[in-house]
Amino acid sequence: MKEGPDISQIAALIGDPARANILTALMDGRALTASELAEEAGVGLSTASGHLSKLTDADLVSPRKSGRHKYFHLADAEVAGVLEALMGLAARRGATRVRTGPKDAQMQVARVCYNHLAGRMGVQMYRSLLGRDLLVEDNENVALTAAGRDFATGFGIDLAELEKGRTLLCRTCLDWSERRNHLAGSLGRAMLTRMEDLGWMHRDAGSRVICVTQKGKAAFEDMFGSA
Amino acid sequence: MKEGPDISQIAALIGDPARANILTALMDGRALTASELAEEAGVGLSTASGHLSKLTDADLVSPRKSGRHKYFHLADAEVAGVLEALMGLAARRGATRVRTGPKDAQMQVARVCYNHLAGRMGVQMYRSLLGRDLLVEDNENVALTAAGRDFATGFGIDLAELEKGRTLLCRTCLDWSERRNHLAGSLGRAMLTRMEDLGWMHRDAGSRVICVTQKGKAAFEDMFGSA
DNA sequence: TCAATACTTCGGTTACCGTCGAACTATGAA
DNA sequence: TTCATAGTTCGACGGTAACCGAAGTATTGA
Repeated sequence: MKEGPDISQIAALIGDPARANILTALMDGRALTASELAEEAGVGLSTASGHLSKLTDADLVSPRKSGRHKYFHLADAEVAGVLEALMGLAARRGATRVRTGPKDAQMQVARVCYNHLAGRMGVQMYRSLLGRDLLVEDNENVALTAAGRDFATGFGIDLAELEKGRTLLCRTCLDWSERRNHLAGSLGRAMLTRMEDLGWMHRDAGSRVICVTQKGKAAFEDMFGSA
Repeated sequence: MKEGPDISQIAALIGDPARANILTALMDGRALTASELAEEAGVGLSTASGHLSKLTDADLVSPRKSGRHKYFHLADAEVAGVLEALMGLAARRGATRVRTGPKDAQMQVARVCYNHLAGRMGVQMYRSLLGRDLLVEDNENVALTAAGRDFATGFGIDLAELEKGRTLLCRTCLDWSERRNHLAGSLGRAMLTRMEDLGWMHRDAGSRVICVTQKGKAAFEDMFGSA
């Protein structure tokens, strides 16, 4: 009767409010401990522990032990992608969070998606790279051109190092607020890290908001501005 | 505490097995009656009715009354996209359906995704169109080139008519089995319809499988073959 | 070795929600 | 008008799973 993989198990997993909170909290790409996630989800430690083992069993998150702490992070970028897609649906249905604070506006401008830059600035960067032929889209894959490799290296990114890793260098990720692609993959991650190192921006602790400094704003506009 | 739209409501909606079955059944793009969906989901009519009103409230499906029947279909292509994305996750986790019949293999070759061609052949067509510069990807958007418009017209598709509609002409959709893009949007739909009209293929009633005729296999390979 | 912290497991409670059948409404056919 | 079919609403039942606290395990630090 049924065709294709079974959606309901995974959807049900995401469907519990506490677990959804946990997953959302991990969307910033950081690894958090069980206690922190319990706090984030608003449940007791024992409850969170149970949720986390279910999420781990389903391969939505991965644990990493470090001393007496246990850190959890999203299993991979695909999981993050599905979560963003669900946010897209939820946002359009007007099921936005009750509390719409000042952070919501900032989230639209620049936020961290798993581990890369998302929001208006993320999309702007991506479009700029494409427009200047530093990046090309071939099918759903994106890749750096020769000029793009020079650019990245000049920006202070060690491509050879990145390419050693298992994760794809370039990947696209659909932005739930902008409804356009932005750059993911290990390069996306490295770009964000580099911009943080340069003092252009820094992550807001405890949220996914990225705060852009005055200096960063100018430098970013200078490098990726449409003008 | 929480950032972004609330995922859990929508995920919980998809997370119930009966509702997931309903949504999966609607992935072929057809509109089905409440009774048919009840049958498909394996629940009583009253139960299905309850589910359907919840899905309608959440704008995941849309009802259409016709006489004393009430037909339901997926609200839009974005919903279908999220469902496919979830299938992608589920497939990778090995949560494939218990029963793996002969249809599963056929589904990998050619199936209907909402209303367009998906599976190996869908991806092949998409890549072929891109490779011959009939289609270009610009950011996440895809568009027909001038040559592409000629091609589509020559293939018997009335582009002017399609562009009158509200739905985007070209759209990409991520294929859960191939993990590559294929063509969605109103053109994707029209292409499939046209190929059915030409007798190349036809939908298998009661599943998402697309059966390709001998003639169709040759003609498709002739037109979109990589050789 | 003892104490403290981080997490897991267990047991018991509670609440929600999916389920069905039966009664009700609406549309169409005879 | 009467009957039949399609769908909705309601009430009752039952099972699942989320939740907490307490006890148990593991790791670190003194």
